[in-house]
Amino acid sequence: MHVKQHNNLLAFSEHNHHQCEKVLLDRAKTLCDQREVRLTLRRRQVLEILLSTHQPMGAYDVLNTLNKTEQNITPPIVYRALDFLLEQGLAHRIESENAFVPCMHPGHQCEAQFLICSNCHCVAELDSAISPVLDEAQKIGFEIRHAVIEISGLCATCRQ
Amino acid sequence: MHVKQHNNLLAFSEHNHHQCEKVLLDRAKTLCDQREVRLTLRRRQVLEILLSTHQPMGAYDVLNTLNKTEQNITPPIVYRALDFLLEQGLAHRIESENAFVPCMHPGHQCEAQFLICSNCHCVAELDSAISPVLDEAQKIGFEIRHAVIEISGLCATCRQ
DNA sequence: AAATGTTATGTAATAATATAACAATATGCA
DNA sequence: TGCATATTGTTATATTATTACATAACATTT
Repeated sequence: MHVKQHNNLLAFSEHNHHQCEKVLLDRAKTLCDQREVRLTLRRRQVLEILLSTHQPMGAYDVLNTLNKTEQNITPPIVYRALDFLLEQGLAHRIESENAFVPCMHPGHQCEAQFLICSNCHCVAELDSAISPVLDEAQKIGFEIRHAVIEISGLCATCRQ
Repeated sequence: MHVKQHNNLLAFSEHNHHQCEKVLLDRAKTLCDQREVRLTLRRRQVLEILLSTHQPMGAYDVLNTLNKTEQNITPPIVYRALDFLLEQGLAHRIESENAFVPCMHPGHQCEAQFLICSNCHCVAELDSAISPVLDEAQKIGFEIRHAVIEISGLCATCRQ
């Protein structure tokens, strides 16, 4: 399995998840080193929690999970770690769920789009981007800063 | 001005807003009659408040506005009216803002996409739909139920 | 190592958004 | 009218997120 080459649909496929987590955590470390930002204990813990599943987690899910091994984890601690991960492109916020997923290809520039299965609640991250909507925007002189593209429905497995 | 023909970019254009509101409120009445659902006082009041601007309004913005003329309007009252409007396609929820806008072409089937100006906070509703993301979804057997497409940036006016 | 500035975390309180549960009222219709 | 259903009113609370300020960790200079 070549996790680095295309992990777009990983969430909907059988895969070695332990390796999936490991590769992305290592990649996060490398990127933070390169950028001279610190992947501190708390930030790494939150990233690890996000990486543990392909289902989006709410901030309070993360908080409760973290509180199983740590003490007195409060909302600001979690939200600050999440903000860091979002800034560094190591995680994404799923607006339509008020929840967070780890980025499946950190370091890539283009913005992500998400396919969200309503049944298994897994989220696949695409990076193909570019749609007629964006063309339309350009045509009318709208300068795009950020695109939220979240498609929900049923993944191939759950349709069966 | 032909509100009915293309009000996609109305939000970013000078227009007779009084007429814009009136046309859409009348259209809502007609649609509700056709569908044999009731556009009650509360529902109409909430729709009117949404129609008063092209900026998305939070539920509590609506609540505070409504409480200026009414008494004891509470969150459930507002959320229920909003739910009704969403169900009937008379309003949309902007997920990335936890806020609501009136639908600019109610009765049309296809899902909307939004251009949100970060400066003037106006929202334009496109209905052109269909993007490579949707194609991609289909290709991998993902059955689309709902698409959240919210593009934020600067509208032509605010870029200047 | 001490002093300093900066970054990150801890802590308490609260704001903002949304829903649950049940009571009362209004509406449509037999 | 009386019944069933839909809608609204009311109270309480759940969920998500932020503010404000205190403390601690880290990095650099001395």
